[in-house]
This record gives sequence, structure tokens and C-alpha cells, in this order.
Amino acid sequence: MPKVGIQAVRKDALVLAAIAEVGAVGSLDVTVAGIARRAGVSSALAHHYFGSKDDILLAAMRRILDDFGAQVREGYQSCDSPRERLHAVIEACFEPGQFEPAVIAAWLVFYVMAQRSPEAARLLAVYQRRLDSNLVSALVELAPEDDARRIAKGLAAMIDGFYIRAALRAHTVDPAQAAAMVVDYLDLSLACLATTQQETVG
Amino acid sequence: MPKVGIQAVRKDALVLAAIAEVGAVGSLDVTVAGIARRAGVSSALAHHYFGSKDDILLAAMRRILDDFGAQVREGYQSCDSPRERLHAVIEACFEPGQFEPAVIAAWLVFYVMAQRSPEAARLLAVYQRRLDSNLVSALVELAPEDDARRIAKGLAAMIDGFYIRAALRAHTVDPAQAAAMVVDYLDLSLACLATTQQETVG
DNA sequence: CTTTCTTGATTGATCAGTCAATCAACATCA
DNA sequence: TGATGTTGATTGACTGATCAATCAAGAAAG
Repeated sequence: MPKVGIQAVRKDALVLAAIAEVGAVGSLDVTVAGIARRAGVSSALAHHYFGSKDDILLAAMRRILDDFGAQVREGYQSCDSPRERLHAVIEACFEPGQFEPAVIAAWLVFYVMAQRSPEAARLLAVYQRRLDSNLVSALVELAPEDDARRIAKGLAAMIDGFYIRAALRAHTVDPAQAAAMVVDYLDLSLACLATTQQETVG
Repeated sequence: MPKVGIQAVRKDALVLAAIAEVGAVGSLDVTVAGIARRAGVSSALAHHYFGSKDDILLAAMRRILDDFGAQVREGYQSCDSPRERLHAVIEACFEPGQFEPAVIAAWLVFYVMAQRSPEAARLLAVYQRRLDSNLVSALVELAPEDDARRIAKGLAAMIDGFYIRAALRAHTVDPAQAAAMVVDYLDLSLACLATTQQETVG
């Protein structure tokens, strides 16, 4: 048998190369040859391991989504209160790693890919549901479920919004500042809710 | 001389066809032939009027940006108070026309194009500055300039965020609801500011 | 009859995917 | 130990298709 474990090594290299290439080219107009070159192998090998160009790109997308998921889970480690967990989720979204040009370009490109590929759309939907679920599960401990769901939608929208604005290299806000503003919005929403509830109760 | 005014007719038809084609294909992988066919002319004619494929796409982008600008200006007509103007801007962003599949796809695609084409990036930056400027100019009448700028950034981010979420056809929120949530955020921010200021002054 | 419009045909380039052939690691058996 | 077969790894060369851009020729309007 040939080298053991080389398959995982090659696939990994190709996936990383695909992300880098998408970031470098800045669009879906990446070539299998370009990805393969960056990974130091032939284009034929890329086809050998992944069936098609789309398969490579979908694998790259899964990788980015997984990395993000891991980042969130890592942030969860030392969180006890729901508020801490909310902050952890928000901060994970604005982690420096998420703002590397290649990663930003990849997200953008995957949004476009989702318009065409059902699998890409499914993957992005999974990410959105997960983010939403993370936010809601912490928020329900601080507010009635309806309000929790509403606030979660607003938070998620603001997160995605700041992110896409970063994608335009028009650095109107830096990630840390953006995270702080999302947290402000969270606190504001909860404070308002508390006031209203108090009035209603009292 | 040949037909008078035909140039404007053809260019217009090609620009509209380009938007429709981008919406139908869902990516930048549109062909000049496809756009021309949709406009009912030959691909050579498209090259005759616009120099290149990119010129056609940039013209399409300008068209969408202009339409949006006109929508905002229209909403401004009957606005006296700054709060009314803010609502008008926000509602213009969530106008049904902005949520036609072709328009959504076009925006997404133009974001990607901006990664590669300086002119596309410039056009998008103009749009963002205009939105920001509209928001700030109304907000400064309701809050100190620093706060106005900060709130404007949050509003703009949330607007873009809701928009991009709509782009995924995962209709978690409908446009009207999204607009309402942005307005809520606006009111919340201003209310909070008023309270804080009152406390500081008192 | 001039000027613009319009097109079919063509070109040159690019790219995804295929294929046959070689290569290297491992297993098996004597 | 060493010869030999097996199997996946790897590639260069190729193909078929697509597309942007060009061009020369013809149609139509003034």
C-alpha cells in the first residue's frame, strides 16, 4: 500500500489552499489548477481526492464553518451565566481570525455560492440556525421566549451586518468596536425589556 | 444618420438585462451572450455599446445604486422632523423593490465584484457613505455628534445584516418586520441616550 | 451616399474534467 | 531476507466546451 494517512494530509492541504486562493482571487473565479498549485500538487490530484471543483469549495466552506463552531465552543468553556455566554458568542463572531482577508472573501463567496448550490445554502443555513440557537438559548434565561427570539434576530443581523461591512475593506469600524456595539445593543434591549416588564408588573 | 436615440434604448435594455441575468444565474458567471440574448440583441452589439463585460456590469451596478438613491430621495419629500427622515431612510432600505430576487442577487454579486474591481468598490463605498450621511445628518439633530455617528454605524450595520440574511432565501424575517426592528433599535438608542444625558445633567 | 447600427463568424484563451501511465509504499510468501 | 505482486498516489497530456472580444460585411436611417 502507498503512504498511509497521506489522503488526509492532501485533502487538508487542498482545502486550505482553496480558502487561500478564494481569498487571493476574491471571487468564485478560482481554478482547480490554481488551488492545486497552491497546495503543491497537480490539478489531476485535486480531482482524484475531491470529485469536482464544487466539492473542493464545499469542503472549504465546511472547514470555515467548523472552525467558527470550534471558536464558539471554546469561548463557552468558562461561561456560567447566560450573559457571559452571550458575550462569548458575540466575541467569537468578531475574533481576529474571522477577519483575515481570505476568510472574509470566502464568506462572501460562499454567500454567492449559496444562490446556486443547494448544499452551500444548506451549510449557511446550518450556521445561521446555530448562531440563532446559541443566542436564543442564553437569552431565554433572561427574557420571555418571544422577546428572546426577537432580540436574537436583531443581534444576528447586526453581527452579519458589521461583518459584511468589514468585507468592503472600508474599515469604518474595527472588529473590537463592532463587538462592543453589538453588546451595547444587547444590554440596551434587555434593559428596555426589564423596564417595560417592571412597569407592566407594577 | 441612423435611428436617433437608439443608443440610449439599447444601453438601457442591456443594463436591465444584465441585472435580470445576474439575478437568474445568481453569480458573476453571467455571459455577455446571455445578457445580449435577454436584451434581444447580439453579443457583438453589447460590446459595441459598452467596451467590455465589466463595463456592462458596472453600469448595472450604477443603475441599482441610482434607483436606491431615488427611492430614498422620494421618501424624503414629505419629511419635516429628523425622526421622520430617519424612518424614511430605513423604510427605503426595506422597500419591496429592494427585495426582488434579481436585485438581491445583484447586490451580493456586486459585493464580490468590489473585491476585484476598484470601480465597483468605489461605487459601493459611495452608497455606504450616502446611507451613513443620511442617517447622521438626521441624528445630529437628536443627539451629540459622537453619539449620532455611533448610532448611525449600528443602524447601517443592522440594515445591511437584515438585507444579507434576506439574500439567503431563509426568510427568518420579512422586510417589514426587519424595518420595524431597526426602528426599534433607533428608538432604543435615542431613549437610552436621553436617560443618560438627563442623569448627567441632573 | 454617409454614418451609425447590427450581426454571424471567428479567434484566442481558459478551464474542468479525463485518462493512461508511472511511481512508491506496503504486504505476502518463499 | 529478499523477490514479487497489489494498490493507492501522482502526474502530464489531452479534450471538449465555453466565453470575451474582434472584425468585416451588410442593413437601415437620414
